[in-house]
Amino acid sequence: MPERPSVDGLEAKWGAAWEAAGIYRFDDRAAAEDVFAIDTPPPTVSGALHAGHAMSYTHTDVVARFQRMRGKSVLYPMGWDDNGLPTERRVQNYFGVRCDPDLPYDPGFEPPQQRPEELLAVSRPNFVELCNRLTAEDERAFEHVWRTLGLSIDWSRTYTTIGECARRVSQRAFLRMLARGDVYQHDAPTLWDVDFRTAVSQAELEDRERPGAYHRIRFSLVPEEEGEGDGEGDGVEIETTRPELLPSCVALVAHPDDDRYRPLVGRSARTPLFGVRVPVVTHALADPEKGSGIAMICTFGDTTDVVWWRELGLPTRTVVGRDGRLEPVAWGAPDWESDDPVAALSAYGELVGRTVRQAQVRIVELLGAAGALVGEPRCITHPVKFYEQGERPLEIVSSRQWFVRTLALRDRLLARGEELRWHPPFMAHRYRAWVEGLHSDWNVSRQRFFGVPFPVWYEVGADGAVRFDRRLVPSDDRLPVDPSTDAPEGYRPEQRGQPGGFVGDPDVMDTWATSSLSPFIVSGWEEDPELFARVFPLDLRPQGHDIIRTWLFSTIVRAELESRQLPWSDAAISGWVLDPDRKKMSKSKGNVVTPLPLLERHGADSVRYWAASGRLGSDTALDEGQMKIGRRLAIKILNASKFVLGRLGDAQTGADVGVCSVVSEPLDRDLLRKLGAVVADATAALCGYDHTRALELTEAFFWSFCDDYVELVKVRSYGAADDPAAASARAALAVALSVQLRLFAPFLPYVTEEVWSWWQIGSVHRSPWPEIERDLAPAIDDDRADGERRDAPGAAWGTAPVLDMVSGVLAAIRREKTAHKRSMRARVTHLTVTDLPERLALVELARRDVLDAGGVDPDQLVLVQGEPPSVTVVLDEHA
RNA sequence: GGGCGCUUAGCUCAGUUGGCUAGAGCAGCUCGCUUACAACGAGCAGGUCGGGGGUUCGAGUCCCUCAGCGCCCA
Repeated sequence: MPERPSVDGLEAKWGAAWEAAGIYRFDDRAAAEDVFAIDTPPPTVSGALHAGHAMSYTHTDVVARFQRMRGKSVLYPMGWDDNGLPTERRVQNYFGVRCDPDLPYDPGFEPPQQRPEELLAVSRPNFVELCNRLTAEDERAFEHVWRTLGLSIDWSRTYTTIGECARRVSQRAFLRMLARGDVYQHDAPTLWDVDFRTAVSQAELEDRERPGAYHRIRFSLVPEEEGEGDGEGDGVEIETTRPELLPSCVALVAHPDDDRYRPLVGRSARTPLFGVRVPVVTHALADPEKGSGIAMICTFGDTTDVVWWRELGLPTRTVVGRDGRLEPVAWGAPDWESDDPVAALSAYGELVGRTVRQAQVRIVELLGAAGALVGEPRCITHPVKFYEQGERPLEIVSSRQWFVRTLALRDRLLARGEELRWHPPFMAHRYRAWVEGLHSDWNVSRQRFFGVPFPVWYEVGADGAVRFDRRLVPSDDRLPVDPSTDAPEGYRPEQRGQPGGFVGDPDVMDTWATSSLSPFIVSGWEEDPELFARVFPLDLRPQGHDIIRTWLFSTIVRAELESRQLPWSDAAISGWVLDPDRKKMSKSKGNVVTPLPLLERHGADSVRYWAASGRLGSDTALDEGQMKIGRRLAIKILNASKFVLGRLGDAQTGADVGVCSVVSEPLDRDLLRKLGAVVADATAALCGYDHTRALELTEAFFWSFCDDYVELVKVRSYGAADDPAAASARAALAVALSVQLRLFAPFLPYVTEEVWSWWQIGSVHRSPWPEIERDLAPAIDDDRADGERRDAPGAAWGTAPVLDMVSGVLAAIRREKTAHKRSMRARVTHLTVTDLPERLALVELARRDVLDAGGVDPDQLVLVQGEPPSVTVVLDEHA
């Protein structure tokens, strides 16, 4: 025990010791009922850790430590999410390279020392190598933060979402889905990010308010019979926010009940500039209140266009390319018939090659010049769909994509949501609303490079055309495969792209298609059946509420498809960490706080103390003041422990101190009874994922333990070894310390381990969680308890009549000393307690402690029956 | 537009199924070096529980309504 204990340096000391002793290792031989398995969120390593991660991972760690102390074998692995677009972007920026999948692999490639002006094109394997190189560095930095924070992770079970195991599991699960028909390939309109040039799924969308303008455009009407006058003013006006899509217009649509346009239904209108004849049709989704009440349907301006296109069987006229620019169009050719192909070509020539934004500006000028623009554009603000990581509005393009059948699962997914235990419960609404609002199957194809490839090849016909209906898939034992470099069974590599040969599917999976399998990855699915049987389904999924619709949802989908059960029983949903001014942290605001400086400034236990003050589901402001309080608590634990242990002889140190059974004094027995209630309540709180309450209960008890109980028994505890009253105090102190250290251990792993090491064998984090029956009842109820029972009547767990009464008297004495600006050491010459007889009896039971702690002169405590209750304190003359 | 959450002391938050005079910590103020701890301790002060209405013997708690903040979905 150090002379002057300190909380500094404990992280390095105990971090190394824990690793060496392997105390957080998962015991994979434990029986299923003894396993507690956590589906830890894999952080995106190409992003930065921020204080919010520190908070939510601490919440999980508290659960892990609690369950471990309760005797569970805890599976608490870490995963790194390196798969996907964020890593590609970081590699692009960091090395100044971009991926060109058509280039051959260069085995000797090294990225330029200096970031080049223009991004250097590299092959896909080279690009993937750089991704792996950078993520490996990032992962080391992340691990350092987690270790410093004291997360009790079994680092031997770390996985990455692009690692071999994750690729194998992802591909195997995909092939299972394919075999069952849970996944299908479809050439369909798809939301498309023009910068990343990839499809995105519904879950990755977000609406952003953007300025726009309604442009009123006049269409002429095609005469009902040839030769009939094409009179001036015989037209129809539509309003659109996307006039640049006019060349892709395929119809005009009005609501079937809208009398204004009923006469036009069935007739044709002609697009200005392009002279394309389009039918006037009706559909219930046309909103009579919006614009002029009649809209143009394009290929495709928004998701409503897609619905109209599908339900009304309209043709497609694609103008926007995958780069977000207008593509060349063969005016006059089939599907592009025009009443005036020359004019159409001329007008379109002004637009082709331009981005949609540029094209919009130009077409508005052209429409104006042609007299087809009615009035001035009317500015509005409206929600526009973006990829959540994207910068330009999404376009809709048709392309070949893999879809997982989720819509058909809706009812089963809703039932699983009801079955899952949510913490806090109201988070279930988020999930339900999302599932109920699903309107498309899950698109899992991404036209990217650093991801898990689809394990599929296609036959190439004798004519050289790819036969997408003739799929080739690998056998399970070949997984993982990369169809861009590996050849399918029965083919030679040279046959790639040749007539009669094969081609690989060029796409990779959505990152959620892999991370949704995390419960399968960590549990040895199809690879270690014994482990899987013990671990799956897991116990806990901790995560943020922002990814309920992505990670949580997709994981439930996969588990439903693979196992027809929930992947875990409980979900703990953490809130945001806000900056000190209660603003959401974001890179753009520049108010992101990273954990490492906090850990260095305040220490891990202090940061964890703050983190534990945040409840599940509620947003918590970053509060360094709270960390200072945590630090003070940790120091107090050191000092109080030093005092207690200083009172104990060698005989009372050691692992068996918890069953000490000489607690005979009523005051001491009261303390343990009160502590018993704390043990019961804190345990219940932790079982219910209310870590904040558990910590508050423990902390409140601890401070009153220090301020009142320790002060009351201090003098008595110095008594001789053969004084039963002294022995009782020392035993109670020892028991109370042992129990409190263990109650604090999940929250403050470092300081509790430090103190534990002063007097106990082994790690506090492997010691049993406190229980009344084992830790406290023997000290109070054991038959060997010395002498007759002098407890107050009705003493029971949670009650402490003597302690409470005497603490009140002590407070009165202190109040008097403070009021007279006297030191706490000032002597009391007369102390009179007036109260009911039964309460005076409580004081009598601890008379000696009151005199000692209050500094009352010998025999100067007078107990007087009467009302109202009062305490009269007379201090000695000023010294 | 629909939904969810929040609103209690200057600040951050507790407040279980309605039940004694609404609590804690921090900050503030006034004191005290006391042999575990001055990186400490003692004490004091501070709130018409967002507004309004209702149910009830009794409402911070239940119901209705309004307002503000935040988030999710459309």
